[in-house]
Amino acid sequence: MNKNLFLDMVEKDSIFVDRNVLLPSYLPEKLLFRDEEIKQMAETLKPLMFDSRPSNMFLYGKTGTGKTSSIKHLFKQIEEAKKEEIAAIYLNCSNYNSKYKVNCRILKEFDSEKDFVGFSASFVFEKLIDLVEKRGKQLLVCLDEIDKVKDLDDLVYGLTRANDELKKGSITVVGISNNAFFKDKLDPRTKSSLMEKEFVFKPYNANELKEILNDRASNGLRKESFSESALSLISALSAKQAGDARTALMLLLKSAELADKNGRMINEETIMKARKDAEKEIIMHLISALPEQQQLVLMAVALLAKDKKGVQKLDGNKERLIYSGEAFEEYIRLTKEYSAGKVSMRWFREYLNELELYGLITMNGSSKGFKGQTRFINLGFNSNEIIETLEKELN
DNA sequence: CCTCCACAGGAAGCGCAGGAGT
DNA sequence: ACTCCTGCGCTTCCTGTGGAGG
Repeated sequence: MNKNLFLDMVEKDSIFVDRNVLLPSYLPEKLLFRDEEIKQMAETLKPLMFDSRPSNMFLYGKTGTGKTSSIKHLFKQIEEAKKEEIAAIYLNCSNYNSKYKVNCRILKEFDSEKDFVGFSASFVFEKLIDLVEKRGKQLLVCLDEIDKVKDLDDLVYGLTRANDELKKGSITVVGISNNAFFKDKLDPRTKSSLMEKEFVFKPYNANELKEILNDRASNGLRKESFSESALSLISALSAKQAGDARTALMLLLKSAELADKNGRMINEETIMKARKDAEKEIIMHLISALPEQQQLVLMAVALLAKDKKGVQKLDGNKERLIYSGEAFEEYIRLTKEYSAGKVSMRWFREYLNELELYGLITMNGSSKGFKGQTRFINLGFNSNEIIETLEKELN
């Protein structure tokens, strides 16, 4: 008879004490290095405690800088402090990406019996206003990844204007985004009402990352399974990338999983291996989600980066820099090879910007030794991995 | 100094799809 | 069923920029 694999897994002593603690989504009791932000946000939301409407807030910062955790932390405290009069709703807009969906979701919070999806948009909105007023609630809505909402101007306008009509209760919006460009596309009125108070979350430095990792590792792993130097390495690697706590934690988790399978300790070898695995996974995820045209653009950059076709700088420095015009030519060549459609140079540049946003490439303004204004492109990851993945995707 | 190059990125507009209104 | 409207993906056109070269 086969032995039960799951029982085997449980019985085998593991280096994990509580794996959940290591997940980026885990909300620790105490959030490190965000005291100041949380304090200021609490100050902004203070009017809620006195039944009046606080300013709308907007949180901006790169991924893994603690925006979501901070707001969840605050929401938890708000609910503990005054549950009856305040309704604090957190929702991620990648799941609720339109005014209608957001309104329905909020409404469900009030009337969980019914699902209002299917009713007309105006009905849903009026019902929502009605319920807020009838129950005299101070409604606090957090829209995470707010840039995903298609008709954001309408949504924010509706929610903020509702306050003028409400005789009792109020609606306050907290927006979160990691997209620096998204602000520019908003209607000026939306912008001013959404960003009454703005908070910028800075990346963590290596020391802060290390303490965060230490905090989680102490609670989630056996003491003897990790060393201080291992945590230092992980935080240093992550700080060099972006100061992103999410990837740092993912790296720790992956290293721990590897250590759990093979050795017993997290050491440099497991970390480097985990990093490579993680990188591969990220690349695969990012790339397969890309539309074909963007894949071709990325492929062009990757091929140039691999081939030493890159520009040789005048000072003899053999850096494999790629300039955008060159990348465009390569892209055009690829569209023929794969007999795919092609886009204009203008749109090609727009694609490059998006790829940079995803972290797949980085771009620097032109430097000395090259004429005119162009941008030099670098791949964010190993070119071979990218090409390998893309070749599969493009067929 | 002016001009040109090789771009960056804004503005306008176009065709299309899909939803709302009638 | 039909118009109307609107957002989206994209093209075309345009202005701005900074070093290279005359």
